Amino acid sequence: MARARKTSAPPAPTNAEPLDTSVLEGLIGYNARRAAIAIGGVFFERMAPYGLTQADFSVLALLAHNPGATSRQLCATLDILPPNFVNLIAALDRRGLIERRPHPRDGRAVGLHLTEAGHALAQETEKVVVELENELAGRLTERERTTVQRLLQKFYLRAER
Amino acid sequence: MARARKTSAPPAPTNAEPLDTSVLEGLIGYNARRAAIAIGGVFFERMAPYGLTQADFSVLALLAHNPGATSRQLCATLDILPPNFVNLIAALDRRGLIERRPHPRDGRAVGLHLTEAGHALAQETEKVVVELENELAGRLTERERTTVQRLLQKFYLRAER
DNA sequence: TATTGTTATACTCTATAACTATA
DNA sequence: TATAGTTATAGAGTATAACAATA
Repeated sequence: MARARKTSAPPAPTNAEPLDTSVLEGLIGYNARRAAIAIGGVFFERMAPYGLTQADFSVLALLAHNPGATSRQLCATLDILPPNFVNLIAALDRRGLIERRPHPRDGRAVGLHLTEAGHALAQETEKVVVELENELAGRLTERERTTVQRLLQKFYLRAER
Repeated sequence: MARARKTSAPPAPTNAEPLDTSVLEGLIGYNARRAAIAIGGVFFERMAPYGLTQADFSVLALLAHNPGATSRQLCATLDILPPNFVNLIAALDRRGLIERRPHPRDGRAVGLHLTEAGHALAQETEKVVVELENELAGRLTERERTTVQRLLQKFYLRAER
């Protein structure tokens, strides 16, 4: 761990000199945020050809495995506020990637389904993302990879706590 | 790991039913993002009495250990664009937490320093954040805690790769 | 010519209040 | 009365272009 000089005061950094970041790098919140932003940047680049944000991709991926899910379910799962979900869904609909069908047991709700094109895009982008993840995780052993996933989930999955 | 039903198709979820999130939870990017958001929410609550965002806190913490650092250095370290840094610094200045002094060796630059009040606030909020981190990390062993930090840093620290 | 700090500005993301139609 | 979906809107965060002062 030992994150460099924290004992002997650094000699007043000049403009291009790096700063002592040992305090921040000891914080899980800081590390998670920086990692998420960095990974998000790569995600954005790779998804540019498909025009999908992280949220878009998450919705398609969820619908691929949860056909007929409602906006309410997707919002709850992804922690998105319903008003902010409307445009996202509308855009996917306009692109012909999803279809809204009346919910079989609730007249208020709308069941969301992937179209043929939506299925194809979900499948292709999922492959791209998995490949991206494999590259990113290249610096980690298989064991480290599953470990970091499990540990991160403890912070946002309410589970049985 | 095994993240529940992925084989047998779920029976068309009803409105309150949880969705199958196994695909997303296998992605480090997704997990890092969700964890960062969750931790950020708790951070926001605890820092509300001090009126500090994560960025504000990061700047104060860095200045506490890097007196005289310039905006350019802080921007590079925290990955903030200079135009977005101006208001942040100006607000800290208005609150009397930092001081801008002419840079000893570069007339273009400004050396940033914590004031007495800034030092006090940095010290107090650092204690609060460390306590918060200890609570969050309570579900992790000490070894897991250092592991997750080290692994996350691999994604955003360019290091020797 | 390049860099530091800055202004102006636009675009995205996120958050709240309030409405409608169904339950 | 409560919930699903929606509208309008405000605020925060993030992005680019362009400028003055200094290197």
